[in-house]
Amino acid sequence: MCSASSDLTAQAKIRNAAIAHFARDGFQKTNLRAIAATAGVSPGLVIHHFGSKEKLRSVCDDHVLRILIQRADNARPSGMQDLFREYLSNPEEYRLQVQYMLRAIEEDTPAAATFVDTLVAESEEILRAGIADGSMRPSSDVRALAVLTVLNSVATLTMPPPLARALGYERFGPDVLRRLALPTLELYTHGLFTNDTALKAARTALDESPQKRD
Amino acid sequence: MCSASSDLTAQAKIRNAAIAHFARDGFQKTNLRAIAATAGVSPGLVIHHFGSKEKLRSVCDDHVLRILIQRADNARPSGMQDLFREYLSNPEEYRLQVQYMLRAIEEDTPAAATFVDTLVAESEEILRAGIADGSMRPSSDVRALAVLTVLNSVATLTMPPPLARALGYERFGPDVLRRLALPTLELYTHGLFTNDTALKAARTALDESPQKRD
DNA sequence: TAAGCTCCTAAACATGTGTTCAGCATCGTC
DNA sequence: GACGATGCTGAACACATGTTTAGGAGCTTA
Repeated sequence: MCSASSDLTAQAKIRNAAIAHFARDGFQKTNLRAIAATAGVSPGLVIHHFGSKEKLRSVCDDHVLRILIQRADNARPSGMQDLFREYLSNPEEYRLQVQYMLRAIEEDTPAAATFVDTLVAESEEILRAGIADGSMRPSSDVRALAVLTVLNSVATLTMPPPLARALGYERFGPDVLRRLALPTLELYTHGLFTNDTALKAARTALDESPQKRD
Repeated sequence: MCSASSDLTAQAKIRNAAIAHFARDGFQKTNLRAIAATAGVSPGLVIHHFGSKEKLRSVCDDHVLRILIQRADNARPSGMQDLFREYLSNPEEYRLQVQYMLRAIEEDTPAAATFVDTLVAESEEILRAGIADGSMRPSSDVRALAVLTVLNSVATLTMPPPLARALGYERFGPDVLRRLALPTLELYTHGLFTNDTALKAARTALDESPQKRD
């Protein structure tokens, strides 16, 4: 934990405070006075340095994005599987940035789009490699499968409280992740259905109505 | 479409307008003036009938919950698979209610908790039945598997825009659902991995550190 | 017709919050 | 030492938004 605030510039202190607040409460619910208070600074200074709340968010976005992307570059070929590992093993700092980015994805910021594109691309690459070396099953739509895996991963990490409580936990956390690990891998290893009637039914259903205008 | 507003009481008009706004924009971003305008009514009347914005939300929650639950009771044994079918086939009305409830889940309202509990319970029931009759594989943790399937279903329906765009669509919609149907069913039928090394690794990893305090 | 009730509106009120502004302190430079 | 630049503060401003309130319109009832 290097939250030594004394040797950071006020700009950096504000940015870090903003990241923490945005990650925990979301952009809209966070007000500048709270950020300023956490940074130990006056509300006016936030605007003075960043121009507006929106520009501050943009700076935070880029900052977190750069950290996450560069981390992903270190531990190639990362993918979202690593996201879980790091989330489980790493101390608070990384978790905060992941949390922040998940919020950004929900709120659809430009940085989130870049991050998601990276995740999907990495995921697709891993899938193609796995299919090539025989460790993974061929898919009728690798791109869609990549999106699906990323979607499910993101969903797990952003699990809404009601679902966490349905498992008996107060809210999402490492415990929930561990609880879901085995069922998830069982699903990815053996599937769920013992026959392919559902799959066949879907294939014929999709063939009959290729795309329905709605 | 029966949005004949003339023969509805003002209370009902306000409630319906609120449901539409909450579903589209979320609770916080929606302001009472917008609801009042959609309902063709003055802002004061909203408070006059419902007491506060929060109480209005509560009424909407219960209203949508009742509709969705009762619909689920008609077409037993529903589960979330039906959620997709209805979402694809049904006209706007039902889609709106589903949208509303998904928002409520994100924002963790009491009605959402009830709805999620119902979904998970139905899901678990279906899984146990499927396992019993041999159409589904046994699981080491049926409850967790039920939560996992609901989670993935909810995630698909609430797909964040960046992920929809990664598939080449402007935003989530029926087209995305159809595109993901096949990969999803392939996953549920055959799994993804061709061997169980990952599963075994997870089993041993979980055995070694049953629960790590963090 | 008058009283009273219900439904409803328009304006005002209160508060939260992003932003601006005038000025103060500190520090480097001539 | 004067002076200007930089970093910063506290108060004020502007606006959005939930809520309150005084009162009006139309209906029922005596």
